[in-house]
This record gives sequence, structure tokens and C-alpha cells, in this order.
Amino acid sequence: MKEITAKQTSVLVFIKDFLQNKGFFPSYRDIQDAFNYKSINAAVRHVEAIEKKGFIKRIPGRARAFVFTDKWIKEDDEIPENAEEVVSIPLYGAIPAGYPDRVESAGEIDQIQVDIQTAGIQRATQSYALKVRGDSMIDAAIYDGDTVIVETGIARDGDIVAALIDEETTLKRFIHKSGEHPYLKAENPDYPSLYPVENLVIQGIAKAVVRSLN
Amino acid sequence: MKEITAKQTSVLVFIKDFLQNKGFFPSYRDIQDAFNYKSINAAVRHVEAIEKKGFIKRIPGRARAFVFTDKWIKEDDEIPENAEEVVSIPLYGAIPAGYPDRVESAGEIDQIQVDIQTAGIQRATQSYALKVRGDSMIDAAIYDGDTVIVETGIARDGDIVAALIDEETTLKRFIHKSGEHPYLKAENPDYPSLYPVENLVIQGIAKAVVRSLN
DNA sequence: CTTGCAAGTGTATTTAAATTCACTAGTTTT
DNA sequence: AAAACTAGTGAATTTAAATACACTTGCAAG
Repeated sequence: MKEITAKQTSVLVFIKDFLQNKGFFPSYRDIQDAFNYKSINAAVRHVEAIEKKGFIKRIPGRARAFVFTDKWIKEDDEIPENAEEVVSIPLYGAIPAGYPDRVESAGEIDQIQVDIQTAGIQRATQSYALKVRGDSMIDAAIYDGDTVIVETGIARDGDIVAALIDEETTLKRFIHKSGEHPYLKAENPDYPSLYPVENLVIQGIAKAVVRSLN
Repeated sequence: MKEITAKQTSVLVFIKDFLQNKGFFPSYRDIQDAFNYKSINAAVRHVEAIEKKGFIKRIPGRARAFVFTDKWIKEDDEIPENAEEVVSIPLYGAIPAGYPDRVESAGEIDQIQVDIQTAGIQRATQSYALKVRGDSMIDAAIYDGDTVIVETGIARDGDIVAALIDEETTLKRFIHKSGEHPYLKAENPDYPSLYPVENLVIQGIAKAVVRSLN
């Protein structure tokens, strides 16, 4: 079996992306337009080649109708055993200042997939995703744009928490030595530690960091 | 807003089932046939009514192309403000422990619990979690012990990929400039780039990094 | 050096599918 | 009692999209 070529790959990727974004398959014309072909046949040929190599299966005569085969999904059968559960967590926009249970910013913007054991998430508990802004936690390897999976609960010394301070949610490390007052410490020398004592609302404990790649 | 009727519901359910089974949307004729209508217009009228009531959105002039709206996803409406609550949708993937074994029963993988949004998209990819060992990717902020969410697919230039080299799975950046041979680059100056060309099996493309805290 | 495949352009034809219009009946609403 | 909506039949028209065929160029393998 001949290998799939670079052009064919990009067509295949386009089809996948199209499907993912729009929810249905592209027509030949859509492919033609996307690659600026001057003839539909170029698109047809590519799709035919991809089909011949077994990545998709067309349904003849039907519009926008074909199917991804196992070959595409399984990619050479290299998916191993030992199945592990992966949860898909809907990702909402940054939690706005105020109350964690009042997210006004529309709906879901994306879905991130988190390995259940790695994230340490129990499915019954209340978890939510929170987008990180700023670099106050870079020494804990949490960067701007990352997403933290936050669980409700009681914070203990050393936990990284999402805290509500002055009506804004920030991510800090929760320090609570026995006998002392608790405070919040930024994992970046440029940022000061916070001693709020009052008006400190722990919204949740960060259980995992998720960074979406490209 | 008028309520949806029983007939309209059954049409809507048919569309959903059709999509789930076949992977693409039905045409008016498909609906007509399914309900034994003697006129296409019956199907058209129903779909129009469903659209007017906000459950789906058609893309005019396009074949088999429309979209399920939030209203359908939310089923009974009335969820809005508490929307940040995480609803976990289990998805079964696989983790390569050591070096990968083959998967015999694809059946398990195919049975994915889906909400409508996931169902609306034909599953073009398979995800699984992979634990990172070593520090060859530290410059990409991927550390030892992290977990990467890997999707099967075809790698493009710049993607971070899980590759099987010498019976070991490693994480590297996939470099493939046009006209040149592809190779794998470690994101750490202490590690060399790899030019395997042969025996290079890309197991998947890293889509996200997950680091468990605490 | 010719066979085959990749990657196109160009055009014509056919079929799939959406769109539009006319018309009938029964049921709710106002 | 008329207006509006549901649920259809029936047919004509238009557009979207797939299909088919002829022909070009470049590359790589046998």
C-alpha cells in the first residue's frame, strides 16, 4: 500500500477540520475553494486517492456523505491496550469577577479532554475549568492561557487555590501553617503574597493544569 | 414560543439518529422515505417548523447541512446560569504503557457516551492519555510526569507528536518542511534531534498537556 | 524509456437535493 | 367565524454537487 502524500494529508486534515467546525462534510467545491483549485477535478482526484488508500469511504451519489474509516481513526492499529478513561470537560470562558456560580459569558467555548486519573477528578464532585490570566504562578509551571481544573472543597496548606479577592478570581498557593494566619502566595517573586484574612473566599482547589497545544 | 409537536419531535429524533448512525445529515428525501411521505414537502415543512422553533439551524442552499442549536443541546432549557458546572462525558481511550500492544476489540472504543454536540460530529479522532517520562520537552513546558492527551491523526509540521522509536514511545516535535525529510526535534538542547525516516511510527498528535497538582 | 502515479486544468453531463408554488383538511386560537 | 398553525399531497423549477472524460506536466520506479 502506497503511503499517503503531503497534499493528500492536507486535504484529509481539511476535511476533518471542516467536519469538526461546521458539523458536516465538505463538498468537492468546498475543498476546491479551500485550496484555490481552478478545477473541481483536483479535489475529486485527491479525495479518490485518499479513499483508495483507505482513510475514508465515500457513499456514491450522495452529497457531503462519507465516512472516516478505522484506518484513519486507528492509524495503523497502534492504539494500545490498557484502556484508560478520559473525561471531556466543557470549557467555559474565564470565570468572571463575582460569584463562581454565575457565569454570564455565553456557553461552552471548547472541550478539553482530561485523563480522569491524572486529573484526580471524582466524577461526582463539582469541577469546573478556569482559564488562567497572568503569570503569577509561573514558578509552579502554570502559564498565561493555561486552564486549571478546579474542584470545590476545603483548602489545605500548600494547595493551589482559586480565590476570590476583591471580586476577582486569582490563582495562588494557599499557605496555612499551624497556629498562623493563612495567606496566599504567588509563585512568582515579582508578585507579593496576600494577607487578606477577611473577604477571602476560596472558590476551589486546583487539581490539574491543562494546556492546549496549538 | 410555540411548543414542539409530537410529529416534529419524531422528525427531530430521526435526524439525530440518522446523524448518529450514518455520520452525516439526512436530506429531505431521506426524511420523506423514513416517514413514508408521498411528498417531499411534508419533510420540508416539518424541518422548517423545527427550525422556526429554534432547535436546528439550516444553511440555505446547502445539501445535508445544518446545525443543532443550544436549545436542542440543553433539552429542557432551564439550565442557564449554573452552566459552569462540569458535566463529564466519558470517553474511552487508551494509554500506552511501555510499548504499545494492539487493540483487538474496537467495540469498546466505539461505544462512546455522547451528548448531542459530540454526536453531531462524526468521530474522526481517537484520544488517549500518555504519561510523559523524561525531560526532553521542557522547553515546551512539558515536564516529567505530565500527561499528554494524544489524538490519532496525521502530523503536520510543528505538531508535538507521540512517536514510537525503537519500541519506545517518546514525545517530540514533528518537523516537516516542504520538500525535506521529516524529523523529530526534542525541545531541550541537551537532546539530539532524531532522523529516523524508517521505523518511525507516529502514534498520535499531542493536543493538550495535563499536569496533576498536589 | 515507458509505465504508473501525483497533481493538476477544463468542460460537459447527470443526478441529488433544495426551493417554490398551488391546493386540501383538520385543529387551535383569537 | 376568520385567522393561524399543523399536517399533508402534488408538481415544477432551480441550484448544489457528484460524475465523467479529455488532456498536461512532473516525478519516480522498473
